Amino acid sequence: MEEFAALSGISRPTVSKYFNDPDSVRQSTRDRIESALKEYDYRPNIYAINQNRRLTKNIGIVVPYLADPFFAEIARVLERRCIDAGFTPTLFSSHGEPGLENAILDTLRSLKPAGVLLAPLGRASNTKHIEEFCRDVPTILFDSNIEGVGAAFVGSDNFSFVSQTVEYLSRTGNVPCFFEMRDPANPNANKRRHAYLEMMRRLNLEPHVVKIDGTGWGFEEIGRQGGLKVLRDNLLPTDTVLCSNDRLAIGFLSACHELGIVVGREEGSAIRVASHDDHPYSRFTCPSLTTAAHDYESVADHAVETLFRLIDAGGQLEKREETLFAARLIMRGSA
Amino acid sequence: MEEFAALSGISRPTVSKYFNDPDSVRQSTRDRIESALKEYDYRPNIYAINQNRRLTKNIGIVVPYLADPFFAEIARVLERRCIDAGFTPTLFSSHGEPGLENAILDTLRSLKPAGVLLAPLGRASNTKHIEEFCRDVPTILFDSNIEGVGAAFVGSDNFSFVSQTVEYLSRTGNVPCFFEMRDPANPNANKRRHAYLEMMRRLNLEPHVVKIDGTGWGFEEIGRQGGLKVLRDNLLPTDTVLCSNDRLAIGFLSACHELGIVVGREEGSAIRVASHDDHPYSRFTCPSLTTAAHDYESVADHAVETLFRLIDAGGQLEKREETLFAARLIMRGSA
DNA sequence: AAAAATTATTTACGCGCGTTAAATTTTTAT
DNA sequence: ATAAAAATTTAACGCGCGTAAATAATTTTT
Repeated sequence: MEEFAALSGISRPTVSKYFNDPDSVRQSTRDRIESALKEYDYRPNIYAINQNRRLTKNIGIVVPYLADPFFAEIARVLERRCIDAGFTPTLFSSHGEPGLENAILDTLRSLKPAGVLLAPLGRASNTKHIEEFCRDVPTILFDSNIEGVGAAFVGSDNFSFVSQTVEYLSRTGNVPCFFEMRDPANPNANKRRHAYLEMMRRLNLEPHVVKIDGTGWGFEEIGRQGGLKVLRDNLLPTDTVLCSNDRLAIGFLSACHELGIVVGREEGSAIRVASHDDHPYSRFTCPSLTTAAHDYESVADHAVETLFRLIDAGGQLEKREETLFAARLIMRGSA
Repeated sequence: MEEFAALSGISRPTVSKYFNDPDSVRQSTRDRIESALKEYDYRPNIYAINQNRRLTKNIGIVVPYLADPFFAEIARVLERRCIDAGFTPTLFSSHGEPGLENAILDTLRSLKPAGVLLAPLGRASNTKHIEEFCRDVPTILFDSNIEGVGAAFVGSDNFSFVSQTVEYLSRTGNVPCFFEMRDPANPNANKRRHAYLEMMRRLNLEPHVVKIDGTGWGFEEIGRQGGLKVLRDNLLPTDTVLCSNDRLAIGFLSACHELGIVVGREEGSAIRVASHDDHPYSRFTCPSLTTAAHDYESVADHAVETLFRLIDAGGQLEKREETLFAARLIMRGSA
């Protein structure tokens, strides 16, 4: 910057001021800097800037597992919003590992971000570590809540998801059983099971939870193996299956197809399958998947908007906010 | 660090040395530092470290579109390898936009990475910008090659993909037509079409290329719409469809299902569908997708290994290397 | 044209660390 | 015990920039 300032005939502090806010210098000096910029194409080192500014333009985005298209998609939207607002987002994936999640938060401290959008691993998370982090860095949690941690939580209302699918399935046909992993890696699974049980109670129906084995984040394969097992062994209590999430459902549908079991709500179908998330691929399954959709846009918009508000307010909101968006039932071929 | 050094009773340069390499200090001082570390939990600022070290431990990973599970998966493996080798990877997605790709490379310069793993957008890329970047930063290209740019290229051999699927399809049934986007966003599409044409020439078969409309990275939807159109209008020259990539095929399969067209190689099937990539979801389609698989592991391993070699060699290889890994044909239900 | 207000420059320090050279201490070898 | 080797400390500089205070130059106001 020293060199560049000399070349453009302007002092370094003024150049520094220009890069901080081009409108903060006189038009004539701005022109001189910008013409020099064209000639020598200098650009300041963003990480050196961050080391010194009290308020950086960095934003950290952390998701539990980026190879899951659901998180990839929401991360994509969040990144876009941040870029459009003039921030520099940095994306991290915990890869399903609590140790990595901790390491990422430590790295984020070094980044001195203006704020962080964090989707925790959930039960696997080191809650204390996250709590400490949130005390020091303005953080919005999304997707998965940790009670009392972070300045705000933005997510989807699991009860809204499950209540709509349960209501729809039981109204238009047989009573659904709930299909899930015995020991789920993703954060919202427990809430969805509870919502299912509660909803069945309200409707005065007998609940059936089908738990399948498997660990890790390969939900499709787990759903497929679990599906093959329960279908072969005839373990399904009803002919209507409500999967905890779309990725399990994708695997379950492939199991049905492999066994020649026709899925759908039409005449001649043997089984109905529905699920939750509106995964990017759920409309391309065969048959396409009836599901309850996240309000992706609203969650992303509100998370980012809340973060910006938090940053403007100096890192503290009046009180912790929790915003839940309702799901939207999407009726497709599978149920 | 000053404070922490005082607290641990060790001088700051020695503490600095310790964090650079714990084995470079005497065992007794190491013990003192580590016990102080437990008490005061200090950790150095990685971005400040990078500003000063001539060789940082940072690695940049850039992919064209992270919401594509193919790239999400390969990025996941690359990140893991880097972390395991003691590096700090930072992941970027160009989101399909050349402007963003350029901006990411500019940001990466600030990061002073030891090396970069870059999967360019392909034809949409600003080749000159990438070329300049590669002159300054040790870079390995992967997935999509740019002739002569970067220290090395590691990817899959498109001809190997297409030759195996074409050979298999024409040997076991009817001659395949090639199904692709008229104006594809992803980098390897052209090479695959050329490979198809070349392979058909060698086998002395008449080639048929079916081009469908659509822009952007929503390949499944494009494949579905294109599939609906060609199937309804009876535009398919043969009953065997070879899709340029799995995401198009996923959409095409959903179109077949919607129109009640049975896909498969068995008696009673109306059409066979095959594709390329072995997309993470290709085994969960209905029927599961016959495809040619990337050697993900080898590509990732070799890319990372080449990068480490490049870094060790001081940023220059003797000459530019190009490594192509062969595909593996995976026969499943769809063809 | 003079006074007031605005904008730039100069100078100097700070961020959180790496790195070097010379001086000193500690350890190892003889 | 003594010399040699190894590790540590001290002191000082550098990275690429932000920031603050005092001063100087420019522009605007009257």
